[in-house]
Amino acid sequence: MTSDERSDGSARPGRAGRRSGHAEPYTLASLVEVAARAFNERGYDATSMEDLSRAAGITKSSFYHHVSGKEALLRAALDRALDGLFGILAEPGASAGAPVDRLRHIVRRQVEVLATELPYVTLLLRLHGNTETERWALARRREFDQTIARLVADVRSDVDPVVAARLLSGTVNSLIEWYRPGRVPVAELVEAVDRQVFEGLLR
Amino acid sequence: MTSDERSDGSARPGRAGRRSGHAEPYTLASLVEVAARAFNERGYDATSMEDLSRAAGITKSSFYHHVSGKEALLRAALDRALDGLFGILAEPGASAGAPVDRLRHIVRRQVEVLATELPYVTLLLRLHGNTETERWALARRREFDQTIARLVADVRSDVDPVVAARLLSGTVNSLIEWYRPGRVPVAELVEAVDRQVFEGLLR
DNA sequence: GTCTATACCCGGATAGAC
DNA sequence: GTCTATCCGGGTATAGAC
Repeated sequence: MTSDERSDGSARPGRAGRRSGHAEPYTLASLVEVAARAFNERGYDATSMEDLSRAAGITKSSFYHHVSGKEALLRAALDRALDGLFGILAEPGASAGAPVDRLRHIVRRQVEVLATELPYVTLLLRLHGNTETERWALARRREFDQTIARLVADVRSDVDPVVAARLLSGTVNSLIEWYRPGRVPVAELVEAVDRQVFEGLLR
Repeated sequence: MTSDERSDGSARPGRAGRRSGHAEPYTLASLVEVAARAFNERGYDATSMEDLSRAAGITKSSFYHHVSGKEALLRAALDRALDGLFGILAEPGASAGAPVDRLRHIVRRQVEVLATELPYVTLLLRLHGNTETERWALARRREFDQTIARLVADVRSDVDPVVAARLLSGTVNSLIEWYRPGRVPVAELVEAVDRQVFEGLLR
């Protein structure tokens, strides 16, 4: 309900919408962005294709001209989230040096990716596994988590490393529940998570 | 799909189902339990009344004889979750002593409540705010979180207390993503969270 | 209290004109 | 590339017999 609410049939179609200047057509990425935001607001199942098309500024049928279906949008969004996360593991800092340092690097970068790819990662973290697409994404996510879990086991062995790793991932991932871009700078967020995770609430 | 799958019309109705011995009728609480579990598995919107009634071992119509509707089930489940959480704040340990100790008490008890009321709290933490019921529950949840946030501000003032409180709640709440009763004893869970939260990953 | 049958609506997706 | 109109399945919920 941001801009063009059509109270009656007067609002003209076609060139309408939020596009800036250049006659930019609807790209897949732009529609995925719209969809991801809507999915996060109301939940995937509670979001109808009608909702999405209206958010994009066109009718449901026109929307289908650009996108094959609802699940395709979800898949594209999840792809983007997973690419961001696995990209971290491919960085030098994730495989070089002592386990603590590698873990620290990953955690800090993970916070950054969560912040920059917020809507996509949020979607990933709220999956239920109802469709094949969702189960595939969940499996990849588990892969990522297990990489971190192995590192945690190397860092601290006095507590159950499985539990410790879960709590670590939980802390980082919980960002999606409240972080919104703009209010807190990402750099500050990274520092806060780093300190809380590695030092705790007490000094 | 646990027990009585009716391949055809043969499976008899009535006394069928999972009830143990005594002719226990369907209580609201028992149906809410069934519903909460199903909601968490597939998501609230993706769970149909047909799903719920089948999980309860009766038909959809019979199910409606006991429950006024889907949202009533959600409301009852959320009530139970919120009762558990606010019960903590009413305990002596939550208001007596130094801020650190009160915070520690609340966190430890919160872990216990999350573990024992897992399906209900999980539901609460995954709300989207689509209905009036959901928005009401979310408001109460924010109340709870703010009480904790105030305590955190009294404990550690060098980091942004708002961010620190969010991370603390996030860590505790993230339990719902992986904890399942039986595997890890609750007492052990409490210790793990306590150490991770207050001491961090490094000593 | 349980069932079968059904009303009613809304969601995803398609047809086909412009 | 957009629209109107429509199909169809499945969802919540109800009616009413047993």
